[in-house]
Amino acid sequence: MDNASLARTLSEVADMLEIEGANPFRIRAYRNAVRTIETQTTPLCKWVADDKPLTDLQGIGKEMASHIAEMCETGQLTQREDLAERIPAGLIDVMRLPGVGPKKAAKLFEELGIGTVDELEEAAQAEKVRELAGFGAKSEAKILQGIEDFRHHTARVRLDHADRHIQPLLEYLRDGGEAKTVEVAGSYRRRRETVGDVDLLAIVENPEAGTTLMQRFLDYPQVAEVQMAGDTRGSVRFGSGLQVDLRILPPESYGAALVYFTGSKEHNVRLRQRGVEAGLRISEYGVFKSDGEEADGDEADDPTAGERVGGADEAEVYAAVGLPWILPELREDRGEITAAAKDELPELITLDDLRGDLQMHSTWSDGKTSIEEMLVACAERGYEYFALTDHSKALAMTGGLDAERVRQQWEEIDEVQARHPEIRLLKSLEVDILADGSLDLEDELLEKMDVVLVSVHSRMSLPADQQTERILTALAHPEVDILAHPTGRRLGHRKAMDFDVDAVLEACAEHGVAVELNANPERLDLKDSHLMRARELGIPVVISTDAHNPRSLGLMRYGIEQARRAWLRPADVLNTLPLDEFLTAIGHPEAG
DNA sequence: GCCGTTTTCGGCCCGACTGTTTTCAGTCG
Repeated sequence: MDNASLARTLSEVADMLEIEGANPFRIRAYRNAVRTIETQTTPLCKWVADDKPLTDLQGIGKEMASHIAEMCETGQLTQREDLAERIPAGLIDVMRLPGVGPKKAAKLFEELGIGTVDELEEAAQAEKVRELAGFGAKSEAKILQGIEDFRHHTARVRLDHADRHIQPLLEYLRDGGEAKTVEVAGSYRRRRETVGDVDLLAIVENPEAGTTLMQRFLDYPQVAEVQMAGDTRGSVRFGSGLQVDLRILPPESYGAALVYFTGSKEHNVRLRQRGVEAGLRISEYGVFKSDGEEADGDEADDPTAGERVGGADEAEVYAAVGLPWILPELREDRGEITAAAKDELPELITLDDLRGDLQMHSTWSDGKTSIEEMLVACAERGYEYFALTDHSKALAMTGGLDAERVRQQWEEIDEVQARHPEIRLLKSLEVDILADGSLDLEDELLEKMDVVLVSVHSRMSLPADQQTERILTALAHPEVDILAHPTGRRLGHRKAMDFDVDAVLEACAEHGVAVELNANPERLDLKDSHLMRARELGIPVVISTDAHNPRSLGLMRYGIEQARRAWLRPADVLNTLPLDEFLTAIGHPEAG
């Protein structure tokens, strides 16, 4: 059983316990365990097989360890099966509907026998739901709307698409002049690969300006639906489906609010726990001394009660709990708070560290521009070198190159290179890994390449064991330097191929093959958590755009962002090296 | 259910908004 399945099963147990009204802290313990499991890069069933104690992990105690062991050994969990006899699995989907939580789901089940979303829809249409205590006509309508959305299941938005919506909105809000500052927080600021909703944060000097700003927000032409509108918090949906939330706060809360709304939720929880240990209460309003004695009456309701010790900027909030400021990209509760406490936060890679781009295409295969145009564009970006990696012949529809055309292309490369000494053009190819793991080009030519990229473009739905075997075979080929877009995923279009990522990464380490981080925002492959595993294994990473035209060379920043999320430093990335060191690192030192 | 340089028991993060409530529970992030 893989970690994702372990996490899913325990998450279902947590959901069902919640519907049963179990102890909330017990439920939280399950959810904490799920998070821990999800962030592990090695399969926990391997730990079980190796007798490595699972209780070493944060949030895994005796009980969770035995649950995990049971799942690894039997493929199921008795506790889950027991719960499933009492609680229909469909009720978990019901609980996911907006406005419906565990309590209401339980009520729907007990009073109306509703166990699935379909049954709920029927009952709501028959106006039976509004008759229950705690429900009304409005909540009934909201449920029906929620079911419709659930069916269309509004997906997360790619980061580059979110960029296109957010920049004009920011300008619009800033132009009004009511706000001192308007910033984007949330997963967008942390640069997660996709964004579920956009969290905007505005600072105003007085409540009147806040009211005007909120109205301005609700009036934005893209707004299709207002979901919530209070004095300090509004929530809307754009026609495109993108959900946008706006929070309005006073200046003294700026830093605390930015921390709070940037998240991640797990990072914040960890931060507030640290606050509690230091006798502090951290909220979006600031950092306050907690009085110790029980506040009563009005004081208990005032979020700004107690002595304010910080919150005007982010550094103050972190300083209050004895930490240096932490970069947004790292705020995922993946050890950044511990590292910050020890002053061991990494110096992350930046765009300026890169000296080359190692995957791009020209009109020789499916690119849109000539070799020379790509060269000029790369030189303009200040690169010292780049690799031209047109497709090999197996990708016939892209005009992939066979041995004969490779030789012809080399002639053109030599001519172009002779005219442009300002940048080094590396001879390369994105060679297809065929279904049996062999490579789509003769060894004689592979040996003469400066860099050999390999990747899978066909038979992507092979069974996991065959897919793994196929990639392992290719990696064992002595001429292979880089495994490009290793999982083959395309966000919103195609899931990652099913194979043993960990085994492939270990093989990369063994054979000295680098893994690519494909910077195209549709791919971002490898993803951050896998890159963290690569870093642990000491596997070098290359970050490349896979550009098919000069403009796409600019997508590199999306790759850098994900690399930063994976804690990569310049030393972890091969294309930060000067040309000679780069060629030596991939085992192709230049003569002389 | 997990956890502990104050604790092996008694804690466990914080606040806003909505709908259905006459004072608040449930949900959400």
